[in-house]
Amino acid sequence: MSDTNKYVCVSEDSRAISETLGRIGDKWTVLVVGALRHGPLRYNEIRRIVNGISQRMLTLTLKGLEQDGLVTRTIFPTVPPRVDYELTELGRNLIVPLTALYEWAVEHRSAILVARDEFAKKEREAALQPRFATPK
Amino acid sequence: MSDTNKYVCVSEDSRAISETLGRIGDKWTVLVVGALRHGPLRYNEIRRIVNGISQRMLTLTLKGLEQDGLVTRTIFPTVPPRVDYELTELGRNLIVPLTALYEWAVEHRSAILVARDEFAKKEREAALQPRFATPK
DNA sequence: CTGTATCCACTAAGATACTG
DNA sequence: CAGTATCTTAGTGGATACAG
Repeated sequence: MSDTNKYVCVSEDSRAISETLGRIGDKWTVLVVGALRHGPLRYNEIRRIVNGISQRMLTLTLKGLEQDGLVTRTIFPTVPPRVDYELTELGRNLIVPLTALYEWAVEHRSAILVARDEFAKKEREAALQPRFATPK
Repeated sequence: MSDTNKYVCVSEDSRAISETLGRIGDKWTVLVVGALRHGPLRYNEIRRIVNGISQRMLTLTLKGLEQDGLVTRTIFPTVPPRVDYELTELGRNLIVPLTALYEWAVEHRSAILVARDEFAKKEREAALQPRFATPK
């Protein structure tokens, strides 16, 4: 509403952020949106692309995305039934920041793995240098 | 490593993405990183900024971030003790895509809320147009 | 083919109390 | 101040079976 606080306070906007991230932050949503970035797909096509997703999670994820206006759901009354999912304008828009995150992930993954390794090493060393005794 | 598949397949990279998003995708991590973006903070300072986080979650989140090399933890052996948390190069780097997401969230929040509203409305209508009967 | 419904294991997360 | 430990509860997510 008021534009007086743009970079002021985290807690102010944290509700907005939490809310949005709660939706798009989980891995399935991101992966499904990623799968749809090139065009509409059918239910089982998404399922094949997003490896490891269960029917339940796919259905829930898609429903959530539809609810939030990120994808459209088109039913073709044929037999067997066919349902297409496609990103809306809003959904396509989301791909931009998501791609940024995606690229960050790919680019820095090795750095993270290295950091984890070193952290584990340090922890082990710390465990070997107790001040006096570290009973149980 | 091989560059033959860049935009080919989601399932290929989905492990990398899931892994990374699993770390940075949850709301607390995002909010904590956001809190630290302007400089180092102490434990309880973060706690105040990130409204509603429990001690447990803050500790876990910080430990995770430290583990992955996104923040540093500096202990000042004073009394009372003082511990500063600060973003590393990697962590500061993460702010870029995170800010993009942040801005997307702020910018499109209202659109999402509208979409949710309309979706709910449609559902209600659909419930009023049963084919024959919708017992129970 | 495109879902829904149910059950169940697992985990995440908050509240609370205590420690260095 | 900066955590740790423990308990309990709510939600997540997978497997399976079934329905339109």
